[in-house]
Amino acid sequence: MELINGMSTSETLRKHELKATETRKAILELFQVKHYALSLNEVEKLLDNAFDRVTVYRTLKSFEDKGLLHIAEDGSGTTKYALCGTHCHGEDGHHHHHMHFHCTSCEKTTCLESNSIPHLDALKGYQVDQIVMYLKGVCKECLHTKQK
Amino acid sequence: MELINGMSTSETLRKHELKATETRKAILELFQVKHYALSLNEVEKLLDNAFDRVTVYRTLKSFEDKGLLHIAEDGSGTTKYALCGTHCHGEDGHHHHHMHFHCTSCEKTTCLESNSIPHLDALKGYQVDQIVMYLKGVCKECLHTKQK
DNA sequence: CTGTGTGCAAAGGGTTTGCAAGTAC
DNA sequence: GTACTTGCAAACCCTTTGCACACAG
Repeated sequence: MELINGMSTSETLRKHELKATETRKAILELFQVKHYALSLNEVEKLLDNAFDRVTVYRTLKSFEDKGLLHIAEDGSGTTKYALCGTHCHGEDGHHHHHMHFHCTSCEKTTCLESNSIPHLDALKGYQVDQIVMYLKGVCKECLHTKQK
Repeated sequence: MELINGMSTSETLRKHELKATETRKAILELFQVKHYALSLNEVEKLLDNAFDRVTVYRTLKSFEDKGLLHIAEDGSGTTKYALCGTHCHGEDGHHHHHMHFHCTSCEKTTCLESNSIPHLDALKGYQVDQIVMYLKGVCKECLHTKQK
């Protein structure tokens, strides 16, 4: 696979305390090109099975540990990861209090940039450490293609 | 196992188009006693392995099909079920647009009665069919026991 | 009696770990 | 050179299906 932005991915990796190996550069680049969440299986296939499944698995784990990726739950049963963006950094540090949208038509899961998960009265008395929210439905693109 | 409320569970089952077998009565009663979400494994153990794992599995599935239970996701990786309550019926019929709270201390997952999942501007243009939301943190009970 | 529920066996899928060889720095 | 990364093998856990027998209505 051609590395369009090799230098940049290497730098990004080192910034996150990760050695710049071929596997990691390829996987990071894949996430930078695709703008939706990917599962272990999808990453494997999109890279033409060039890397061992376990290696990809551990790469995703370490990317998550270092704050490069976050888990995007969508109810599909398999763990999906998405690139951390600007919406992953708030006043209270690195977090993932944003929503994910799973399109039941194209089956892609994307981050919703809005960080407007509200404070709710029902939670008085609870200590809330993490918020996970996702929605299922049909995304804008699929709605448009259907209508035409 | 003693059936405290035998008649009632049988009636409940029949109302939901389910034959009143011993397995089903025991499982339904278990959910009525426990007020938090239970996984397949937990149900099995709480019933002293009196029933086959697959039977419990299929019972939970059929309970879900008939609107007696709903899935309460909490990020634990295993599917948990919770009794459907009044908050599962809205203007638009039977749904589960409420939140679940997973306590990282006692590890119990409970339904939050509030059905106040808000409408969000970020979703203009999307067709939203289902909303899943859960929170992780420490529940009221665990916070109190810790402080004392 | 008849359709449904149950138990046993086994497969399927995703996830996770151990260990030896290879690699970044 | 050293600590980290990779690949292979295999285990692990949860979920799901097939089939024959048992049971509720």
